[in-house]
Amino acid sequence: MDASRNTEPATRENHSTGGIQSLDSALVLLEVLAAQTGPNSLGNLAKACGIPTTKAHRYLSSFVHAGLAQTDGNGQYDLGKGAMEIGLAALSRRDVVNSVGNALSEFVRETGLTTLISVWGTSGPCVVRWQRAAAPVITSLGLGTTFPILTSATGRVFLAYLPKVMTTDLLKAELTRIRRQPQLLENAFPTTEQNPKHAVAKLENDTRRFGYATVDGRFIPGLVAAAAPVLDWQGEAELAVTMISSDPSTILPHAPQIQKLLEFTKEFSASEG
Amino acid sequence: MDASRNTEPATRENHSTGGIQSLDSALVLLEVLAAQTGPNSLGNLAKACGIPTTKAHRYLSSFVHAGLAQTDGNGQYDLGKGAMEIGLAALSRRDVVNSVGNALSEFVRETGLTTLISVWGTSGPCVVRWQRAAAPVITSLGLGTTFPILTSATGRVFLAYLPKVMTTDLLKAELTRIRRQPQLLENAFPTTEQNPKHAVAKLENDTRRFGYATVDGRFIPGLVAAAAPVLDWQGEAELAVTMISSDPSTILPHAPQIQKLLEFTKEFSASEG
DNA sequence: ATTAATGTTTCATATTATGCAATACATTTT
DNA sequence: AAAATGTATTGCATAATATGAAACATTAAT
Repeated sequence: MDASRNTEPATRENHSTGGIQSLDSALVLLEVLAAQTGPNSLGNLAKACGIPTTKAHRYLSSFVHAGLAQTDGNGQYDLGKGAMEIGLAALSRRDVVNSVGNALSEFVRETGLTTLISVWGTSGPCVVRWQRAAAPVITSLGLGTTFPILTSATGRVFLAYLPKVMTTDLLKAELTRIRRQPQLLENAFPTTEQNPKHAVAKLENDTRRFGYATVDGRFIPGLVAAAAPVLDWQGEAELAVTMISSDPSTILPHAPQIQKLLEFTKEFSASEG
Repeated sequence: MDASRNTEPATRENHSTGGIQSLDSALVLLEVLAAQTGPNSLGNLAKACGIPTTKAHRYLSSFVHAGLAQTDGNGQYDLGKGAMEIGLAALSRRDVVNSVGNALSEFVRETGLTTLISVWGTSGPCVVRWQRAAAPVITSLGLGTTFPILTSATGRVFLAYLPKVMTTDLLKAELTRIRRQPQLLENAFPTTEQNPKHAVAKLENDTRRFGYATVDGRFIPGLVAAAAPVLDWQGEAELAVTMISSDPSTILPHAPQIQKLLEFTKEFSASEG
């Protein structure tokens, strides 16, 4: 074969990666095809890759056969339906809610605790996925439930890991609502602050410092919860993972469940807290 | 080489298409990779294609090199960023998605509701475009999010306007998942059906009869949605347009937003429902 | 009609994909 | 801790098959 024209360097490189040369070459064509703004002719595509038309033709035949490309029958090639499907599969797997959601059952099996995933909605944290454990604690919690921002572990996570602008309105509303019950602001790291604003600030700091938030049985008597954020690359909370239990010992700082929760959320985070 | 085991028939077929055998083989692997629900091991992928692991490994190396696949370094392979880009490229060639997408901002301005466009992917409805309104309801809903088929308005549209074969698998999976919460099957046109299968059938009928699907805030507090299909000439859903709101009154049958939604989707449909 | 231009197929050649076997690596079991 | 198991990865000889040039087919233009 005459490799003098263009395949020489590519061949070298690819060989070092342990891949397959013809496949590498074909994938370049696929990329070129994707880079096009619309259907294009065989010749143009071949030229764009620097490969002979005969080669391009055979590659395209295979792509068409696999549904990745399609031809209108008159020598105009374009991406096919299969390309879209593969792309959609890739898209949906990059989605954090889905990835975390898929891993959720495994996590619940490990910890033995009912766990839920929330994202930030207009009226606070909104449950989008949840998975009950073998021994469920509560039943009246469904998809779409919204939590308070100050008195739920989930809410506190968003409070600490979301830009202020997104939370201030709700925060204000909630502060007036619980003015009479300042003890609700306490958590596993109790505060003696009397000034609500300071207490909230301390709450946020604690959450960020430890990387998670908790509530003991004061909000919902007999129920405890711990929540940690999954962060995007900006360090903002994309979602919160919350474990619920009736056993206060499961949310103590060195409880194995807490460790698991932190490992779990870190695994899906794009950045460190 | 020993081609006696499995490549024989494939070889014949491919040869007749004028393609390239190794490429055909590799593309099967790519499809298998896309069909997975998440990252998977080399061995499993190879088994699923019926090719030796050594072959799969070299193919995957090339895919990784091209960015179509990625590995976490410990033998877990998954689709990569490049796959997403190719998919988005394929998507942008589809006229409907583009036309609807371009008209989206105008629509959002008129209705005042956050709106998104989804198409049917292998793992359910997949968000491909979206436009938030002045007061967004949910923030961490991004490109690539997939919706459940029974408990989301978007999913219900595809359920009603897509051939059964495309939805049965996912439907079955989801039915078992929500068996314990039959009330999730209700919608704006409440059902008294106890048998899940009948309830689903009624759901489909209602959707087709009214031309759109909803989820109200009864069991998903704080979040309502309405979705309508854009149909191709066969009457199948090419995509779904979904409005999201926190105000239940916006998805009532004669709410102006619903009317606008139906007009909007009809405008881009090739056929009547 | 004749020509030009492009896509498709044929064919001999040797490049390069292949399967086997050996190796490296991690994880689990004793 | 050490062995054992289950992985992924890499060398290597062999021949299967990808390859480019050229012939052929098919359309578009003159």
